[in-house]
Amino acid sequence: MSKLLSFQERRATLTPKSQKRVEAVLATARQVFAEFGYEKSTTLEIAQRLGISEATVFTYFGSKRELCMQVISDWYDEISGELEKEVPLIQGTHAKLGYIVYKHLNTLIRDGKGLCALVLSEGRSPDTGFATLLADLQRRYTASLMTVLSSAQASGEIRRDMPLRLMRDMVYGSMEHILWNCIVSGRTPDLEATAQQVTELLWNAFAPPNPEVTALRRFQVEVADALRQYEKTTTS
Amino acid sequence: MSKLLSFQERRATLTPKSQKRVEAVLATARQVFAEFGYEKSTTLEIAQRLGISEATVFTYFGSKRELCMQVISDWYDEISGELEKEVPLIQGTHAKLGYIVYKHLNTLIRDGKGLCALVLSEGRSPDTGFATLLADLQRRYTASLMTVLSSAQASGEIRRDMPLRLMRDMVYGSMEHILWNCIVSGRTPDLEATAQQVTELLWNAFAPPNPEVTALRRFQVEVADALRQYEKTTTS
Amino acid sequence: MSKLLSFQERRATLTPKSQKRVEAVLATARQVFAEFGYEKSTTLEIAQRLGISEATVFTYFGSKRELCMQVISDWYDEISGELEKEVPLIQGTHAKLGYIVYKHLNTLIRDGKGLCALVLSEGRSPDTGFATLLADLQRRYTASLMTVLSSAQASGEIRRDMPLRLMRDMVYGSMEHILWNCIVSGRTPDLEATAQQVTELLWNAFAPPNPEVTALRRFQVEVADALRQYEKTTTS
Amino acid sequence: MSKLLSFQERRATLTPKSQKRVEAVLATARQVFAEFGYEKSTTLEIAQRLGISEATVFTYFGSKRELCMQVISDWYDEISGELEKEVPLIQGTHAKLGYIVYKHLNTLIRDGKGLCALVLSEGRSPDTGFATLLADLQRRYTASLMTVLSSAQASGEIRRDMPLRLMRDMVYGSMEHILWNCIVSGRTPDLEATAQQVTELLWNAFAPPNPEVTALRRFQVEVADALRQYEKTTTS
DNA sequence: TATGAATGAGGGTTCATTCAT
DNA sequence: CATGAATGAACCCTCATTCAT
Repeated sequence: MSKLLSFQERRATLTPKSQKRVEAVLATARQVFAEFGYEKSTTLEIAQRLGISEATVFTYFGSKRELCMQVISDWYDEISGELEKEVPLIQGTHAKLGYIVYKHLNTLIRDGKGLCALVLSEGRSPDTGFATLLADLQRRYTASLMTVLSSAQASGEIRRDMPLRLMRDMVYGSMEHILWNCIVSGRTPDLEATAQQVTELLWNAFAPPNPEVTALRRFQVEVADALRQYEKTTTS
Repeated sequence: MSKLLSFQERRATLTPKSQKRVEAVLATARQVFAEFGYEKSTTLEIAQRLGISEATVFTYFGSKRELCMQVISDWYDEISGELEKEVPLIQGTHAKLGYIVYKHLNTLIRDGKGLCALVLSEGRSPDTGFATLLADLQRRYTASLMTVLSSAQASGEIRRDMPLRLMRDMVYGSMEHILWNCIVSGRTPDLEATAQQVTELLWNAFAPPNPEVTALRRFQVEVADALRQYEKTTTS
Repeated sequence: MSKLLSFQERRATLTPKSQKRVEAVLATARQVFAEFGYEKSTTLEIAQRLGISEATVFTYFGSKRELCMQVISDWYDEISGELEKEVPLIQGTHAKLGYIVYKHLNTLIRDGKGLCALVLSEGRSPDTGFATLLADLQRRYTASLMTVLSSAQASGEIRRDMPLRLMRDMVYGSMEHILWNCIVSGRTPDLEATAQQVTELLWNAFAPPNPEVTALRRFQVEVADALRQYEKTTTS
Repeated sequence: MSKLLSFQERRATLTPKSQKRVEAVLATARQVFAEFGYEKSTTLEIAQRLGISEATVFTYFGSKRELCMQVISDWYDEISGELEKEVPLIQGTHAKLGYIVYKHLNTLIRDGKGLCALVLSEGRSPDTGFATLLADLQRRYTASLMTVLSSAQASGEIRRDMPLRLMRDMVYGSMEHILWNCIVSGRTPDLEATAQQVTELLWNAFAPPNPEVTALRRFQVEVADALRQYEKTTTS
């Protein structure tokens, strides 16, 4: 759970009118931060999109930084909460993995590279406790996947000779790059198909290694090489 | 090839004294941008580290943005060039993949999350043609890997039922996340070991699926048969 | 009498409930102003200390400035009133002077440099009639001393060759500086001892000059000088 | 000597054009701070009076606070320097005291209550090292008087039964209040006459108390006796 | 060429004050 | 009467950029 007040906690503390404002500001701030990144976003822009004055923003959030942290914190709470609720309902490791992949890809597309870049670029603020907070949020979010992988390792469904950490990075890293390419190229991919393919690749990666296949591949390559070598000799 | 002048092209255009300046500025700017990111870097900081005046920086680079683009462009030229030169010298798909992984991880560690975050956060400037340039640079850099994967697909070493693009994203994405975790946690990993593990996981992910394995088996059997046949003929 | 409504006058005008409020606000405002000075004090701070809203403060006081003036005005009323009541009860010029000195020093310490600095810094507002008001308050407050000194002059107890005004400034100025030094150095002096010493010095200053003593001092200095001169001659 | 660079040190460090600017800014800032006090002064006002942009002010002084400290520091350096140079040239304790009084009064009138109030109101900034700096400056400034009083105590010209500190406060406090009254009343006094009167009062205040007067009398008698003895000898 | 000097254009933040409820 | 809510108006400060020398 994040140290900052969550959606629900704030909701309990404030008057109804304030709640509306706070949530409106958060929603708009999320958009703006996602669109421009932290530095290029201005409190003026946020205020103007809401049709309110800058001062009003500062009535509810002590500083731009605090607002941004709240935005990120809320976002993580949202997606972490969904995952924690839904993943346990799914049967089978493969299916769970597939769901997490799909969900994550979907989230990335929906909220844009924006929030991710925001998180990435703001994650390195040595002075503020931001980095720590972020690490916590991230840990909670990835916990769902970690649980799945951990159980699968225990049951022997996936290989035990690799650190969980590495496998997790492979999952999220792959998807991040996929999204990044979508953004750069401007194309929106077939979400479901892509998710299935990624899941397939990952599943293979995590599968206990098959010595026979490895040997076969090596054999095939060597024969092919030899053949090529021979042909080169004869044709020259 | 990038649209901006490369190292070599600039070198040809300018007087020797100017070259020195330009390169010195670029080197320092790279440090500063990597350390602080684009927004928090200042031309003053760059100038001061060089012991020159801010105005001099602007004598050689029209704007902060242009300077930053050149820095990124040069960086890509460097790492792309190295890869293009070295990868072809390595024998075997698995080894090539391993080398690319190791090299990339190494580069990331060396140049810090800094330049990556820079690229990430500056990649989304709607007005400038930066995004396009970046896509080009990225394409060139990843071309080495693409070539390797493509050949391997052709030879049947790796699966043919997945888009190359996806596999590429898996390679680079995994590594990016690994680095990101190193940064956040503050731990520097054993580079070689990690590279090997990642390569292993990827190699498994890319392994041909069952139908192809069946084909491989048949191939192996046929070759073995042929060989036996041949030996029988000669020994008899 | 000050132009602003005094404690008593306000009390007569308002409902009992309002009185409470007004006085509570004034009391808190006095604390805050004394602690931070005018500019650094905020209406929010005052309201929060009272547990009421800023707007309520403005219900009773038209502006921050007005509130501040009332605070100062009340403060003067208090200390002036006390003085006017108590000084006449004391017998003897020396004792009266001593009491005024002690009382003033005590007041300064108690209410902190705060209110004094407030008065000082706010006394120069060219636009408002604040300066005039302040002069009136000050005049009333110092009237007690002036009366004492005036009578003493009439009776020949203190010298007649100096303007009363000057002597008054000497009294209050000395004390102010003493306090200022206490604050800067952070040390709290022995109030009674200091008051006695100051009174002694002042009493001497105000005493009719003794021609004999003056002449004696001059004589002593001249002889000493001559001696020194002689010694210098002989030793060289 | 103050910790901040003094006039002269800055002059040595900068180019001639910068010197002019720095001094111009300091001069104008002194006026503005003296006129409005710290809080009500704005960097914009200072810049506008100089016909330059606000940014230029910040080119030479890192912050408003730093500028203000420099202003105060320079002011003290000026008046302290003058005093240190001139006081030793004057003969006689009474004359020295008179000069210091006159000079101080003159300074206060010239530079206005402004800078004094500035010093007073800014002297209580707990966080910055301002209070410390100020104490140093003040100590240096009052050192001239302290030396005079100390010597006079040693020679028996002024009373030994009072702390120097108290006498010093009496001197400066009296003058401060005199000025304060001039300002409030709007009248400019006859400087020389006032200075003489104040000096006279102080001189009286500092006069040795009775026991010491008795000693003086005895001394005078003995000297007189000695002289008479001597004359008798020579004339006989 | 190199730079000292200057600045325009904001940006975040504060706070006394207003007003409808 | 009390206040929650909103804001206009400043203010301090930053920095990329220009230009005369």
